Amino acid sequence: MGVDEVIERAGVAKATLYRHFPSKDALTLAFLEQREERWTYGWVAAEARLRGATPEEQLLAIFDAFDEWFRQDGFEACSFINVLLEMGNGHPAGNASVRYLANVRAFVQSLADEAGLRETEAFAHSWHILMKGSIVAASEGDTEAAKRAQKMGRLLIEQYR
Amino acid sequence: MGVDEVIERAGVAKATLYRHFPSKDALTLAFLEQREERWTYGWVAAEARLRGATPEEQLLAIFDAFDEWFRQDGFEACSFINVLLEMGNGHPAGNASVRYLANVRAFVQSLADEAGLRETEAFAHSWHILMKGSIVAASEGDTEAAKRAQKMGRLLIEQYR
DNA sequence: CAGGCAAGACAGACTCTTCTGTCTGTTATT
DNA sequence: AATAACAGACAGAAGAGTCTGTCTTGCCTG
Repeated sequence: MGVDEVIERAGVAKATLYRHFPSKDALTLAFLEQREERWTYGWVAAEARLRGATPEEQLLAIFDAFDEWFRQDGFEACSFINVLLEMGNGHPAGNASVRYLANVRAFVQSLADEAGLRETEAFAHSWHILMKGSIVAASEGDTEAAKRAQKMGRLLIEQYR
Repeated sequence: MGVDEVIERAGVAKATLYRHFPSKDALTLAFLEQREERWTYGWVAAEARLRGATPEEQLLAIFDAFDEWFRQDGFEACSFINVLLEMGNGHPAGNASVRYLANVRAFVQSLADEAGLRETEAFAHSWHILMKGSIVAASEGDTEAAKRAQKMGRLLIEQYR
């Protein structure tokens, strides 16, 4: 996705883009920031809270939302993971991705806290592994990935109760 | 990693590289093939069989090997996942990565078969989610990722016994 | 064993494309 | 009248792939 493709899809002149963003890297950073707003908070967190009555159910509901996501035909994996693996942990955008992923995990931990689980930080790390693993599996074409992760999630909750 | 960097690190002339590989894409494919030989079979499978006495222990030993891997300072994530997420599922190299990942899963399933577990295909898909999730977590810098995945692995084995 | 020849490796210049970022000159809006 | 948008040309860098001309290596034959 080059700058030319960006401006064409945005229906905007090149100079206009560069008036608003000093460089392509800055645009990438801004994209990731918006992604956190829309994906992490506007979608994952919102869907979880909407679909589950209790904190535990809300945790499990993350994978109900993922299940619908994975079955969309234009499915594209998580931008944070993509950017992290492509740019690496040293690049500014890679670092930003790590921070945004940490915020996803923080949301998981807050649900775990509300659920009264033990060692919620370790729990959230493990839960996040299920989320990231299922996203990669979905990228491979495994449409059942969310259901598998949800099952493991149930086992994990039992363990930390 | 451009072609110029490749030939410089290989200590080889550009024409020599292009004598052996018709294009950079072909080189990528050959790299992935070698990676399967060295990583999947020469390392993961070999370490698992070496470190565990029973098939179940061998499954769990995958994460002991991962643990050492994640703690290496020059740690680089799984090439198959990287290429899959970077190139996408449509690109030839992306497709190849999906096949190589399927072979990793096939190895897991063969251990599950030997262990006498139920529904070994579903088990292997779930186990593979743990592997991939822990690799992404390690890319973020979570050095405990392998241990977390191993714990979940134990729960999963109980469930499929 | 020795001389020569073919195959392939070498460095690096070159072309062509693509990409980022800048600049120009015009048009619309407020 | 000023601000910002527009289309698009342009510069400079980087990347893939080709080509030239030299040098090494190993093998075959006399």
